[in-house]
Amino acid sequence: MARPKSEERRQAIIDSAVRLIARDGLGAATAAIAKEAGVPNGSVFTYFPTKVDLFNTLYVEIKREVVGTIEVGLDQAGDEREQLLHLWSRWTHWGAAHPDKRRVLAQLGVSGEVSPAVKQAAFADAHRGVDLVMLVARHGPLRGQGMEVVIPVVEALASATIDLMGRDPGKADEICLATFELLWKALR
Amino acid sequence: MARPKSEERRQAIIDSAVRLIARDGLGAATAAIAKEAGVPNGSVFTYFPTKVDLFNTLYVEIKREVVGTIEVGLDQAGDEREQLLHLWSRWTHWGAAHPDKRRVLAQLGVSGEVSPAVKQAAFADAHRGVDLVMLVARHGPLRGQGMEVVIPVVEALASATIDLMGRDPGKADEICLATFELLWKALR
Amino acid sequence: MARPKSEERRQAIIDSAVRLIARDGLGAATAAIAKEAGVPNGSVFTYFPTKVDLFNTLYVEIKREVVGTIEVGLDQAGDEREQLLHLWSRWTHWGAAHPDKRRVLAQLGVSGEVSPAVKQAAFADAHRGVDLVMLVARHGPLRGQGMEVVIPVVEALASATIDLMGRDPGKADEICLATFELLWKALR
Amino acid sequence: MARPKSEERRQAIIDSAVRLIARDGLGAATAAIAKEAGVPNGSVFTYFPTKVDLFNTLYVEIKREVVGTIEVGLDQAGDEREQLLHLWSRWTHWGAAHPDKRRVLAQLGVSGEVSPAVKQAAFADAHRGVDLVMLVARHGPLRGQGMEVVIPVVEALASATIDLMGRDPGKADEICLATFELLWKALR
DNA sequence: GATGAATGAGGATTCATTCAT
DNA sequence: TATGAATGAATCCTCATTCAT
Repeated sequence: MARPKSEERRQAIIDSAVRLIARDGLGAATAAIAKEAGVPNGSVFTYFPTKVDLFNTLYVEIKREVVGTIEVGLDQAGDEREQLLHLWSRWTHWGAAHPDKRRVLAQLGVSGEVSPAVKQAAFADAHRGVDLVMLVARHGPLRGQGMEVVIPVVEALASATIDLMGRDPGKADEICLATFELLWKALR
Repeated sequence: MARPKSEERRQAIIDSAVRLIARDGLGAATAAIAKEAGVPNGSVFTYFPTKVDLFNTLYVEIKREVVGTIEVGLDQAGDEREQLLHLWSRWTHWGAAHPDKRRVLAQLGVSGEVSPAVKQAAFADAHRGVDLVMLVARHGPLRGQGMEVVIPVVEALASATIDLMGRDPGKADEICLATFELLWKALR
Repeated sequence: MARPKSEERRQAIIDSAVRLIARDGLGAATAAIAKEAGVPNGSVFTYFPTKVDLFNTLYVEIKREVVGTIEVGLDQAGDEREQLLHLWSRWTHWGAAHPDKRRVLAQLGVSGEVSPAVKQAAFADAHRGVDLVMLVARHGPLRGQGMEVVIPVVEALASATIDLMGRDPGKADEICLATFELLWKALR
Repeated sequence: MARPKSEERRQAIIDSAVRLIARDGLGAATAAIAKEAGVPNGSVFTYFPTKVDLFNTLYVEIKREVVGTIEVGLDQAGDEREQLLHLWSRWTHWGAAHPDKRRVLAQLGVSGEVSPAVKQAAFADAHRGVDLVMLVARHGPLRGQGMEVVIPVVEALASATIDLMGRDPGKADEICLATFELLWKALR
């Protein structure tokens, strides 16, 4: 292979896209993304055939990052409650710490530009977290529902929590704990 | 001051906007909206100075509709639990019955095009529902939090619930009841 | 109707397109066409939804012009031979006098961008000329063939003749007459 | 001077170009041509310095093929009439059998991308056919005209004939013979 | 007010050609 | 020579908004 595609460039484009989409929405111009990334506008399309492909990639990569973050240390976390708290805390704090990525995920989530298949796939990696949640919920109001019902509910709660934490950073921890309590009661 | 603006036309534009934005996102062209509404493209701007103004109006009107729907019959509903169930049921069923409006609200919610003031105002009308929720939550995990914390949490749950109901209409009632149970446990 | 579309503008665009396409081929940029026509680039698309629509219009309008030119005075032209000579002379001299339009027609003819339906329609107007040619050819080598065979043959000859006349304008009349003789012998 | 250019690759590029240009016009992308040929996109430019060079080569090679085809067996074909029929038949049947190459030739012919010198050169090889045609035409309507007049007329007829044969393959032979008769009468 | 053409700055994407490997 | 990524100008078309009628 002649010049291999540069992982660095690819990442620069992704990072730039996150920043600009967070700021300007999905209408952010590919040329602007390229410029911010320090690459010529044409290069966006050597790494992503289409703007929509870029969107899909963004979705996958950010989701993967969330999932990775959540699962770190999950199994050393004690009993169910401890584990769920661990998950919740890491999840919401990650979100509060990465508002751009959060915004991008939110935009992509409602946009209809991310294919269902891709959304599905993003789940697949999250076994550990999903299993834990399903376990906690096994006797609660959602007992008998599959993960395709339980998970979106938890995600919605996490999203709302992250927004609230971002809106008032001074209360971030308090809100994280309060909503955890709520989650715990809700699921069981 | 020849003809006064026609309320009918205004509504036609709003309805058309809801349909097209649900389908194409906020990028839906004003000219397309006009066409679908059966009015000349210029007319959009005699009713809404700006596309963003149209967005804001959409947000307000749809929110108002939700609030109105929820509150109908709310006070004949018995005790707290009955009342909350009433609210929840009307809310989620409204959503499931109006997927376009739901989608539009979702898009507008994440878009940053709707001014915070407008979002705020939409709340103002919802006294009865808000009060009820705050009452239910007064001893629960969210005790001590203001409505600017509690309400978004409940809204997130409602959104997720509506999506789930839409995704599997055969289970709509079941999901509505299950999530109500969850909500009840969560708040108290 | 508010401002009606301006026939003048439309024609300016068409004229400009003829000039630029003759010079640069079908790849001539719509923006360049607009500029040369003295209209803003967007206006090209208020008159022609698509570049291909512009192409089709060009084809039709130029063909119509040829047909119109040919038929003027055709019926005062004496016997069959005189009439055919009249047709031939007007046709080829028109072509020699309008090299741009000729070139455009040639480009469009081979391009595949002009829909067969449009090509067909262009024929429909040419009754008188077509009838004459078919009459002349009724006993010759092409007897028994329909006009969809005879006409293309005559057109090809006309095209070649026009090119030759353009290539050596001093001999234009001589070539016109010589190829007429050829045509006459060929058809009968 | 490591590897010599591969004749095979060169030919693959040419073949691919013929196919794609026939389908997409001269705008066919060099990268697409390369892909279809199974060579890396850069290779197109090691074999043809420029897209225009590729065009010129295409023109020459296809013309050469036509000429070669026509002349095979030409001198064992009997008298003038027999020889002309031989030429005509081989020519038109070749065209009908190679529609892609025909289309490419047509596109290149009107495009202005093939230099006159190259077009001229393509003639040079065709002595035998040219001589025959000039001989047949020596007493006819085109007597006194040079080959730069006579040949384009005959080519135009051939082109039209080939198109007609392609349009209705069932009548191909009939049309070939009818137009031959026409040609014979036309030239003499 | 009503109508719909006018405007021109973008926008996503393509492409011939170059050049690092 | 072979490879395929890099480049950035150019392309067709869209669109919010304005404004002549």
